Amino acid sequence: MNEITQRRAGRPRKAVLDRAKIGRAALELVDETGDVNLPELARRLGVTTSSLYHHVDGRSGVIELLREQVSTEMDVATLEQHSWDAAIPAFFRSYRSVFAAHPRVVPLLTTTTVRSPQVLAAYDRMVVLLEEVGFPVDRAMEVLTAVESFVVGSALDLAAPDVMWEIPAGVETPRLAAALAHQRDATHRAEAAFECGLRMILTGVGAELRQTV
Amino acid sequence: MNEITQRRAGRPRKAVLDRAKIGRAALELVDETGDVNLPELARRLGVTTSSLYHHVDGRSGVIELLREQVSTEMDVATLEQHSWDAAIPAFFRSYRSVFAAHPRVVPLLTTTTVRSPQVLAAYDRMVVLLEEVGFPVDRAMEVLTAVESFVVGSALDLAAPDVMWEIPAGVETPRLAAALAHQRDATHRAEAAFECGLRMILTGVGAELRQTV
DNA sequence: TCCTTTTATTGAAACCGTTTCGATTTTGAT
DNA sequence: ATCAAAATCGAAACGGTTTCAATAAAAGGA
Repeated sequence: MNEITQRRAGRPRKAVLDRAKIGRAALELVDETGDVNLPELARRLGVTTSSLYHHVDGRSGVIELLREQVSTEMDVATLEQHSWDAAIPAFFRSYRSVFAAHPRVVPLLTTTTVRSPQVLAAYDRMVVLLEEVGFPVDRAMEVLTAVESFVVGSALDLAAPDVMWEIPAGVETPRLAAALAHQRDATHRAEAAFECGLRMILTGVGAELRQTV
Repeated sequence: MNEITQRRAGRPRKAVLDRAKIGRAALELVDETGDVNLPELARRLGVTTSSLYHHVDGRSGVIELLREQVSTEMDVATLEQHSWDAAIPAFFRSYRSVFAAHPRVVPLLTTTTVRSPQVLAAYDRMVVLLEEVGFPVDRAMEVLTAVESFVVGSALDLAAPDVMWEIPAGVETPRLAAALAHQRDATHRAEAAFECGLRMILTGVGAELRQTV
């Protein structure tokens, strides 16, 4: 499948790389190994490390590509609905499910700034929804940030190792141990907690709303 | 203040390093630079890089030390209170305020497992509180994980750059832009969103409880 | 006291990932 | 035909991580 051809120096007749190819390969690499490593990424693409620099700005550029890559997988159409209490949870479920499909990219994206037009448009739409329903601008942003924090935290929970809490020998935490034992597999556990939290927060948003108006 | 003395090879008359000193210096370093870098950490401690390996297991060991360091700053006494709806928010406020004091360590801790006996004991206590008030074991864990996700997300929000969302030229997001403009400084913004979210989640926990019992 | 083992440090070197840069080859425009 | 731009390779510099031998002092027994 892979060409055995050692490419010689110089421009090839047909371009080997483009940002889309690099993005796809990078996502695969992170899904498999949990990290982005330029030599390995280059190897998989059949090029040398330095070739990547012609298309992306080094390692951090690849991470930006990853964000673009996963952003496009989010279903922003969910926000077309007119009732906030259907639209907002629907969008965040989609948001989270994208990260559930690629849990290991989450830690790589937590520190960089959101620039994706798609995602920004989604947040703009949510501000509109919250304002329509009665929140003043600043309160809308508060609510939105709070929900976002929860969703980001839940996404990280997906990336965490199977045992997020590991009880070392000699430490007595009987009830926590019992609760942990009651859990099903990691995927179910994370999903159940997410649904539970989303439900609770939406209840809370409703309550805030009643006190605001 | 710093000795100019180049120490020669061999055991010094009095030990120069111990885990506590390394931990303090590491926390300072991360607070200032946002990263842990063994050569720089060693320089600040007046030793060579390789000396650190006698006390901690390399870079990842230093990160574990950081977790211990911040864990001890949390006020677990808050959980002594008997009503869950006072104890739990009090503990998580303390949890978050520790990270507010050291926002740049947050991204370093998001992927590693919790082993601190102190923190584990705190979670154990919270499971007890939730069970006492009527949640079955598995539901208690769900609720706890949901709240934790929110708090972790909020902590990350503290570490995020001032502009978590950056609107590039040519992207039309009028309401989001207006909402962002309404915000005060980053610290206040993050804090207000945290308090709002905590309030909403607690309202939600109450509602869950009524439906569970 | 003397000897041995353990402890805490230095110094050197290997390894690996990131990044830059010059050389090379092809394309496309004038 | 010529020349600038584009896309690749290859080499090398740089910096952080980790290991390991060498060294010096401490600790503990005989």
